[in-house]
Amino acid sequence: MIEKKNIRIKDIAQMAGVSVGTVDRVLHGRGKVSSDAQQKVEEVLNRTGYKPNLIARTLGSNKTLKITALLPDPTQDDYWALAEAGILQSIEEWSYYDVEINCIFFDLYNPGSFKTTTEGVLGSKPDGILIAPVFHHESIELLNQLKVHAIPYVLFNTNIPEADPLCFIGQNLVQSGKVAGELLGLAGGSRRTIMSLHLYENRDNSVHLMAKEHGLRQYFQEQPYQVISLDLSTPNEVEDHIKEAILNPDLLGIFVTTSKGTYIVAQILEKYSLEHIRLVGYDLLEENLRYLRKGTIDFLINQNPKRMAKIGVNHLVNHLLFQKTLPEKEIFPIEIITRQNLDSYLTSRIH
Amino acid sequence: MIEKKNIRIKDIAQMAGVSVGTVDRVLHGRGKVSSDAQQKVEEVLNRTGYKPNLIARTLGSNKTLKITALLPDPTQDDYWALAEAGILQSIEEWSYYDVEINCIFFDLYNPGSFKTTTEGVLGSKPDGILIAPVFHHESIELLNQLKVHAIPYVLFNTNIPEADPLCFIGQNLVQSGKVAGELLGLAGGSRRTIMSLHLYENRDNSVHLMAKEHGLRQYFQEQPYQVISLDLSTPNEVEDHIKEAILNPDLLGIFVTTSKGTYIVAQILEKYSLEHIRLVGYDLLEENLRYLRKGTIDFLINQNPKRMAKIGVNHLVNHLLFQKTLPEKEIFPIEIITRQNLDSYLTSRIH
DNA sequence: TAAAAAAATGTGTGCGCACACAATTAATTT
DNA sequence: AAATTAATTGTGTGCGCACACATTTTTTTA
Repeated sequence: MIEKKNIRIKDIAQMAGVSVGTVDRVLHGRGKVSSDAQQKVEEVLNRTGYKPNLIARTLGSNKTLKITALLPDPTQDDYWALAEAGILQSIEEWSYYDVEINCIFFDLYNPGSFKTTTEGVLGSKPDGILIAPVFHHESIELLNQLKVHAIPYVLFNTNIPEADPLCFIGQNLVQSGKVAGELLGLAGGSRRTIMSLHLYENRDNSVHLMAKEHGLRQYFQEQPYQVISLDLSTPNEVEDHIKEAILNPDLLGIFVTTSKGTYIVAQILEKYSLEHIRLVGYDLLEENLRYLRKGTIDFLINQNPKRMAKIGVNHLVNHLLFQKTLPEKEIFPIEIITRQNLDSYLTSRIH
Repeated sequence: MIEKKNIRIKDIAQMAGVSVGTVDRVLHGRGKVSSDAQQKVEEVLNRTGYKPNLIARTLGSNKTLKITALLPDPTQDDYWALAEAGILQSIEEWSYYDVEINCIFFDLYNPGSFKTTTEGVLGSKPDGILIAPVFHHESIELLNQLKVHAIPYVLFNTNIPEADPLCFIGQNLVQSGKVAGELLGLAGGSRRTIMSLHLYENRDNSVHLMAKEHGLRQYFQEQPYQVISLDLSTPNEVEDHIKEAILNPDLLGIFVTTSKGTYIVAQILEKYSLEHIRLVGYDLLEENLRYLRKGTIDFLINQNPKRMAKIGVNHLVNHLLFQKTLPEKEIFPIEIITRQNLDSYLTSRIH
């Protein structure tokens, strides 16, 4: 290690022939500065390409950063359990800094519960919030509140563009549908029917499922395949409803647009010994992994809720603590998971 | 923001009834401490779960961290150009800290040039080094030197386990071969011959190519496929040598174990209008992307040299600047890239 | 022109830690 | 028991910055 010789505010001040206070003022635009001084300092600033020492800056402004993450109850759905895992990882990661990260959960099946959390969120007066706005309408209300209180927010999983968040973190759903189509189309053979299946417990995010299906259809547009789709909101009776469709001998494969739906369909396929039917679904839920390993599920598209959540928190901290500029959008790669590369994903720490 | 109330060394000292100096001594094991004081301090330390403020720690020990990255000349091979891009990204990322990151390149085709760099590397007296040890023998020599000088190093891309680096960053090559097999096997049809192709300019890392092939063969072990392999070290005459093999009507697909080789083979397939032959290769080189988009290449396995290099530097900095503990190995996921998910990888910032 | 107000600039302190050094106490030696 | 030496403990300074406050200069008002 050598002694540092980076340019400090002090140096800037000296070069510009003013005091550090004045430099501080032009840097942060606080207080009055004569245009003469302003100019001199700016000149030196530009000339030297001054970069503040973020370490010192953070230490100097002695604050505890408070971040709140608002997402569905992880016990209700494994997908959100993964998201929570990402938050927990973030907490660990920032444990050496003055950052306090809290989670607030709402009921995935009850939009009303989302509204209830609003008070809780605002009450804790966080410096920034990470939100999974699964309930469109209710979210907009909350976001308006946040705007009023000038609390910055990052959205993940579901976008609400008109809310102009600090950053949106998610995946291109249409494109992921196309990837699903590509994977289903890979299989040779003469079968030409593709089924797109929406299994949901709540229809609030049906828009997103439709986006995925749209991608799928777009992929097959110019090809001699027939895409049929089925919407089922009562998972208990799924079997009865799709029995006819899956017994269609022309059926090549099924695309399930929800993570939970994926293993439900796998169960059924297994029951009827229809493992030859291609199955493409979403996310690395424990149950899905089981069927992927057995070969009932052929491909999983990883939306990576864990990393989404983690990066969401990290972005907030980087922005609020280190005033780093964030990208408007952080669109995740569409990861294709197979039997053979699954473990490499599971064991990878960076993931 | 609220006032912080994290436990500081000062607090520990007070609680243990000693001075901060003593606490500092037990924390860093420097200087003598009476067993009495030692015990008291340790008790408080454990009880409170003290975590040092890394920000303050870094600022307090006023040093400039010097990191050197040693890798092949990026102008010689696009693969290494990607690695360099990762380093550059790291430089940008740490530009606000007292970290100085330098790159030293060696000739990819000349082991001797690697040795020459040794002086340069040691001469700059870095605090840590990131190395791509493509030349096994020469690398071991350098690593021994580093050990003598007590300079910690992180290896990436190629492992040398007996050198026990701070951390190794890479991919499971055998497993990536299996993934290749899986992808080749996906195609239906009656063709049953798979070709494994090694195209290299230098045979120093042939071990790694063999590992990939090993994975491929392992995948097809119990299946009615025939795997033939071809080693070619003279890329200029590749075409002549593989012409016979690719014209084999039973040929289902080709697995190319090198990134550069991938597009070379694609060129040939295109020339003979053999696009129906499956082609699986490595890495997102510009040329490979072209053929992937056209469909000549069906799958690319992304070794992600860019992120490997970047994470290598980041790990070094985190360890040396923030004394974070590193994992022994950072094994990257085996990413499957297709025409449809390619753009999602290219545009993703986090990648 | 003096006094008051406003504008501009400068100074000082603390953040939590590392590290050098000073001060104190205990153990040996003479 | 005084003088040395060793062992232990305490204190002070600086890292680069933010931010509060003090000081100086200029402008306005009386």
